[in-house]
Amino acid sequence: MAKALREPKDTSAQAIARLREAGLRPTRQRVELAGVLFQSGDRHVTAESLHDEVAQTGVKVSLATVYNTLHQFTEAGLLRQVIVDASRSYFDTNTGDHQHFFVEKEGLLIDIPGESIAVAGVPAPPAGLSVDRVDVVVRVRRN
Amino acid sequence: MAKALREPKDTSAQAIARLREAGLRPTRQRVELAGVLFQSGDRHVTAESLHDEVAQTGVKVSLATVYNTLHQFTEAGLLRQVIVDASRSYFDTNTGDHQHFFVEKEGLLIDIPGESIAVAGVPAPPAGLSVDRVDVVVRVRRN
DNA sequence: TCAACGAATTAGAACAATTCTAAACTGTGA
DNA sequence: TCACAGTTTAGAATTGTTCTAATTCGTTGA
Repeated sequence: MAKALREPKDTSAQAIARLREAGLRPTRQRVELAGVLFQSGDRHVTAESLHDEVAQTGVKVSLATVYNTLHQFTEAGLLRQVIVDASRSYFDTNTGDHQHFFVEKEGLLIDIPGESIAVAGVPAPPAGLSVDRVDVVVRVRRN
Repeated sequence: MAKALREPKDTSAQAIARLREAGLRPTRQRVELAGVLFQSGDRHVTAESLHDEVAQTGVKVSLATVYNTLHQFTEAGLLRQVIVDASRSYFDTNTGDHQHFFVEKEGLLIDIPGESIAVAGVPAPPAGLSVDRVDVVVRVRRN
């Protein structure tokens, strides 16, 4: 029961711990962004959407800082960048092995667990190249 | 033997036929772009790269027209847009079933034949959504 | 507790890719 | 050949993102 009702302080403490582990100084802005990003389950955000969301909590964080932070979190392995749209970048709090459905019209990403999906028959890359990772995007639309 | 040496006029004629079939008026610019795009085998271009390439043949086509044309060709099914990079769009003259290697550092795309690769275990999309297509990007890097 | 210093944040400018606008031009059918 | 809808174009505008230089903040050592 106690576990279900987390106090804000709890969330901050978790965020701070997470940042410290990642070697990032826990500034007010980073703690706030980490709180928003990681307190609920897996999330997909864009710089803009995260900026708006944080703004609504009353905390003031500049867009430049949102961009900086998203990149730092990504480098630190806390986020993963997802490329599905030519016009904007998405960031995913789920850094594990998984893929995505993408509803283009709505800019909506939905996770596909890594266990359920498999890519077979990827040829060896041309000489001198080695595989970094395999991304699958299942493009879907509303019917 | 005759087949190996195509005259420019031949290329144009092919391009014009292709445009007519697609329901596009064969203007000087479209014929030129179609010529560059379709006379050699499968190609991957960006708006910028195609614009540069055409410029070097001496024909003057504005960048706006290159963008317009790439989109029209895509709508007409002559090209396919490939989304692999957050900062620019690629267009592929191979519209058949296939996937890609992508060398991020160099912006280089390499086709993977559709027959060789298979994606298994894609779950049914959430209610109300249907699958449009499945894109696989094998991100590789120079070792 | 505080000073000091390097790290982080910020507003706004700058940038790159792409799209828009409205004016000039060009295929095409009659 | 004419007329008109469709096309092209230069340049402005837009959008997402990155950069810059000045300010502010977090941490460490005294």
